[in-house]
Amino acid sequence: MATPHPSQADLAASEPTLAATPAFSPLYQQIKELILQSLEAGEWKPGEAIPSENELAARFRVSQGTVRKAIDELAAENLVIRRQGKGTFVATHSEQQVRYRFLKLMPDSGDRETEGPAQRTVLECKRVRASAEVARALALRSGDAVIQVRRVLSFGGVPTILEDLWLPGNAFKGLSAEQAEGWQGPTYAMFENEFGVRMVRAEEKIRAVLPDAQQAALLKVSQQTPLLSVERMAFTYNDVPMELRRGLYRTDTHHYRNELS
Amino acid sequence: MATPHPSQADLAASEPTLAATPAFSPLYQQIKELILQSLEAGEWKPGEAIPSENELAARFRVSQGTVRKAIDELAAENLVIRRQGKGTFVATHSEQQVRYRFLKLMPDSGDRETEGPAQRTVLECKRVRASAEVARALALRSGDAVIQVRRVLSFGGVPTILEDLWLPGNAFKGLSAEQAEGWQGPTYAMFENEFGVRMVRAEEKIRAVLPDAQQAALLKVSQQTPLLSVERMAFTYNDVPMELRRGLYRTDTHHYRNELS
DNA sequence: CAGTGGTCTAGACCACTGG
DNA sequence: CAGTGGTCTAGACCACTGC
Repeated sequence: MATPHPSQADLAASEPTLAATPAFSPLYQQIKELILQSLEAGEWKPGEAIPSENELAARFRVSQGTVRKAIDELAAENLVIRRQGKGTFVATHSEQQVRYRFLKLMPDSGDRETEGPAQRTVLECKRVRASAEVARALALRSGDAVIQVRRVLSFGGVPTILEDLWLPGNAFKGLSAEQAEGWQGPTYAMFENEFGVRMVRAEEKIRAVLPDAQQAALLKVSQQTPLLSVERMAFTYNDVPMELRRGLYRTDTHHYRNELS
Repeated sequence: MATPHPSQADLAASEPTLAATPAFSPLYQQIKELILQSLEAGEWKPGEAIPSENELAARFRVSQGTVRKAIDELAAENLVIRRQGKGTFVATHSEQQVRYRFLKLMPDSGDRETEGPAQRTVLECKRVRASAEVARALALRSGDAVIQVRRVLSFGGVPTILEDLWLPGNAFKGLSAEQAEGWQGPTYAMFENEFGVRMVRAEEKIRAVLPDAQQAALLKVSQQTPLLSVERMAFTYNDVPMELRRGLYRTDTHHYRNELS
């Protein structure tokens, strides 16, 4: 670049601009947005390396430091992972370190290592029409196709979590009970590998409830046993909702762990 | 500084070093640590501005960019707040924007603005001897003095939260029921102003439980109403535990909200 | 207007990884 | 050893605040 301080107009001009750019946006934010678009478009798959900082700097005609700041933010949002000496990689739910990133239920005894992996039992996996409620949550229309999965997760043979998942039928066409049950590792890793859907962020609403007769039976507890009701909305890139999940957690041997800062 | 690339030895040497510095620590981390020490020592009070980046750079004999990176991390941890054009300020629980940062219970209807502030009723505020359990949590010895507070928080006249607080008697000498009840704004803001104790981080363990007779009466619910049990450990600087809190939350009109990323 | 934090660059060197 | 991310500097300019 000839000018010592490349105006952001350079980049802004190369992007479609709507209504005379009302808000100031620093260069590195624009770079971040461009990288984000490549991420969404699947230019690099989960687990793969993205181009080096120098390559991206050359591609976008900015300094390496600016690319660096853009990637810093993506790393802070868990969209990519930096590895010194190796490169920057698209984050994935498959990795050992971040497995069960979204599962906050922990054994009282301590860590998950000693507990071992959960046993999954899929009770149902069917294609249904979205209720008004589910449709609203998933940004669909009432009656649109939705995949509903009901399953139980057990730890050491003890049924601990009962959950229902609702997934947009469009994106998850062909999801089968065998697939849902047989997959090794996190369900979200299966979503990445089998359907190209990467969950990036989620929100949970938690309540204390009593189970109905069926729920109690499935979790092998009495109907007087209070349970955590965890309603989760999970989003892909751009805050597009891709999963509604309603879980019932037993908290007699486990607890929901949260860090506040 | 004469050398173009001031070795970190310069700074490290000025600090007491134990056992031949085994781990590499970048300069900005050392600067961060120094600022942190000033924060702990109360060199700047909550709400006050800390010295400008240029001043700190001059003080520590490093470039402004290095100070910047140190402050960036402190800001990411909510220990300071940056305000463009004004300065960098020691974070406080008094600020409107971050009030109730640690309270994740939200009204189902939406935001807290429409709901208005909580009404506090302090039922008890007494000096007791720490049980083994409380002592362990607060890093005290069994039998050490502890302040115990029991209170009810109501929203719109509806009792919603019943909680017990345990505080080290040493740091909270003289805490009275009037003080606990009468203070305007977050309790943690009162801790800052009256006792110079600033809570920086917390961990919560959440379960679903049924209340005993007394708890049910205080929250005006039946004993068959499931409640959220929220056990919180709050820490000051350096991960020193300063509060154990056990709360029971009604979740018929509220829910515990959590963001996962 | 001066002073603050925020952005951007260019270049040097360090720490880590793998061939 | 070359290539990656990580640190550090020095200097320029921008955006925002308040006097």
